[in-house]
Amino acid sequence: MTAVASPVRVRLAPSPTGTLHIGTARTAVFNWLFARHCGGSFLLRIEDTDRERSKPEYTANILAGLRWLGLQWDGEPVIQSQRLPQHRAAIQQLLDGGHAYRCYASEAELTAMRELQAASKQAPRYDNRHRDLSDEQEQAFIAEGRQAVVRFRIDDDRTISWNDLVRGPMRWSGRDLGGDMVIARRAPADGIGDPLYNLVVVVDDAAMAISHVIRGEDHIANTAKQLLLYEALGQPAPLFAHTPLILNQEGRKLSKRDGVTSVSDFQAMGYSAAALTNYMTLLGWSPPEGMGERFSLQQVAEVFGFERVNRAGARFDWDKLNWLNGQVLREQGADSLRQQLAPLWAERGWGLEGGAAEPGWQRDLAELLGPSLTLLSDGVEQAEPFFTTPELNEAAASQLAAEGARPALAALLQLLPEGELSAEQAQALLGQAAAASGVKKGVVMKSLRAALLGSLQGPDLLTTWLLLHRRGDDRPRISRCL
RNA sequence: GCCCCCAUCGUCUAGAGGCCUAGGACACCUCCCUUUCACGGAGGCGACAGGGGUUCGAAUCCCCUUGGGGGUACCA
Repeated sequence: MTAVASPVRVRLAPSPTGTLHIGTARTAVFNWLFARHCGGSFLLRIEDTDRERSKPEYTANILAGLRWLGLQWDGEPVIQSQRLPQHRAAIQQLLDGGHAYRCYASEAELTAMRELQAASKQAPRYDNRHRDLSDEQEQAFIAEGRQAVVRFRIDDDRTISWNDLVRGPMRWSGRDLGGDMVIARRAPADGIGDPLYNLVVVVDDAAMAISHVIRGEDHIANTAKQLLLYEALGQPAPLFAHTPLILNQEGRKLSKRDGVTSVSDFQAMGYSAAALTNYMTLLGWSPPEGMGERFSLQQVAEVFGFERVNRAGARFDWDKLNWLNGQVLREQGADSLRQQLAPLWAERGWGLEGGAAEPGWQRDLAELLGPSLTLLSDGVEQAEPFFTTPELNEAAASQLAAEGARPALAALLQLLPEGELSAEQAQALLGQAAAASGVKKGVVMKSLRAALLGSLQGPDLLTTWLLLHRRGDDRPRISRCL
């Protein structure tokens, strides 16, 4: 064996029968990381051969999702349905070479066959009944008007083996592959029907000169079938890496029915691409010692390899994703946060005029809110009482009803200057108001918080007050409570 | 049913025979910071599925059991 230094070319091959699923996205992440690590190419192929279920809007969703995640692909996406002639030619080649044949078995016959197998506790499989039809038999079927699928021969005594980049040596017996496999759908006996998945994948991966196929472990059995196809087609096979699956809370393969599983859903919920890709990477891959768990895709690309890809499936955990998202939000700084939040605020009609429209004021609000955010959308919810005067909640109302609370606020109002207010002044005012009304400073603070935000909980009081004061909105909020 | 894969704290994981009285992260609990909440800081709780081997020595290697997952289409 001569080692040929072939370029690394990997691909993501989503089928546009749904939105970009988190599992597909994670596969994309691994492919992207490996390509970047090796200085290779990351290609995209849209597998739209299932004409019934494929929809252009799904293709658009998938492309948009990948871009949003920062997983830019190289070149133009290959559209599988446009390669029909090549797929047909490959099938013809297999037919001509005796690797494939036409099977005339009807749906009803096959169903009967499987029921029989099930009844005797046999593994369901095609029994290769039409593998060696004589010309006469075949003519008879055609004369009957039967249609035929094309099947690829899979000999029972074949052993297929490969060295999986994640799992190590893999071995599969031909007899466990379910009999001769259909590679083209039913069609009139003289034609070739729509080519099927395993065939088109092999033809296209070969045509695209894919060097490494990186995909979920749910494809392991397909790999055995595809390896046989490479051989019959006379094409060199790529290397394979089967990654563990993302599991739901119950430990099953994550599916659409598990609620939020589309990248576009996460995006809509306010998760950042940085947090999502970080989390997906952590699900099944572990960083080398000392790297920490918060990193960018670029950083991972430096060190990525299959040695650190895990073999067991990983359960999806919202807590960790949330934590990561909070980290991302916090690291970016107040200016950047304000830029992201401002449009969301504007959607609600907030911050469009007056003091609240000042970028500086908004920046300081973003800075104040930053530490308490998990999702970007929290920055909308928590900003609301700053833009609009909130109702008092129960706790706030009872605080204001407490002994000395209103007199303290009245005293504070008396002392409140019209113009600028510094942190030191504000602090001093709190003390003076307390002294003037004969209550503890804590009472003034709690009451002020209640009046200002309508709640006893919230961000730093002094900063909150100063922010509202700059817009002249502290006085009215206090007054309304007296 | 059959085939394949997997198995360390609740979750994600480190660990490639002695460095392990098993390390980290999230979650949870306590304390500190803060006259609130959050952030941040310091601690704490918490796991090698079970049984046999191999070895001076096993979380690490082998076998069995158990458990879990994936696949088994004229979907991809």
